[in-house]
Amino acid sequence: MKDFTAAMKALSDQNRVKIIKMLQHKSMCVCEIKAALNLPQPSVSKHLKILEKAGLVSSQKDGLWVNYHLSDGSRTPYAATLLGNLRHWLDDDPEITGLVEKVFFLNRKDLCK
Amino acid sequence: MKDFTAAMKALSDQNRVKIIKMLQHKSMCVCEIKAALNLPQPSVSKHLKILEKAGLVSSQKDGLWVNYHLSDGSRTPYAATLLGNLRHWLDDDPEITGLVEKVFFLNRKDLCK
DNA sequence: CTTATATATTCTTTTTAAGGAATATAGTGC
DNA sequence: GCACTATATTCCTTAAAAAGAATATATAAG
Repeated sequence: MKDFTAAMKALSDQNRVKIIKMLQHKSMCVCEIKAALNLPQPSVSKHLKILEKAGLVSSQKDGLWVNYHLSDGSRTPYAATLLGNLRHWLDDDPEITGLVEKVFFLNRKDLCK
Repeated sequence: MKDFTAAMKALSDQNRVKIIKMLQHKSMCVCEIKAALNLPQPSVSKHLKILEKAGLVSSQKDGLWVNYHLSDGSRTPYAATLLGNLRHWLDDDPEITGLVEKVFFLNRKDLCK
């Protein structure tokens, strides 16, 4: 029950949903997500932690930065199913389409000087 | 996007999830739900309103009382899919199994004097 | 019309979550 | 070792959600 409600709560925040939708297109480090969403860095880290605890994203260190990507869903069946549904859900949402376009033009080398 | 996060938020509360799981077995009036969950009546009404706004439940007046039942999911695709998933999800959760057993012994005539 | 009952709503208080500033940690390169 | 950068964490403030008490609405029965 706790696993289930944690997954639901994680996805009840618009910024966290946006992170999931961006990660469907490429894995991103914190500063890329920060730039895409225009949020302060600590905010992004906290959102990512909530998503990670819910089994929705995973991370991998790469030197100085940390790459976040969608989880494979092996932690909970709820995360797995929701990630599956979200693969098509919200694709037509104007907020999402605009964001995804933006993501492709982000270049880590320009952002993290 | 708002429809989606509203559905997620509605299901991020344990009591509301329990309501959904009970309604899978029979439609219930407010005082039955109140008895099953041991919650004050205004609390139950407020939870039901949140579920209703999220498109997860619907209500039907029957004289003095109001019967709540699972929605047909026509309001949003998110509600429809989540209700589908919840048909099997959490069936093994001890909190849920205990509750569902209890529900079958509830008798509206005894509760709403 | 009065009384009683089921439900909804309002208002206030308490709890919980989000936002922001500051600081801490951990790598990298010199 | 020191300086620099990316990320995480802590602490404090603010906003939002939940809990609770009281009241309002609506319907039924006498």
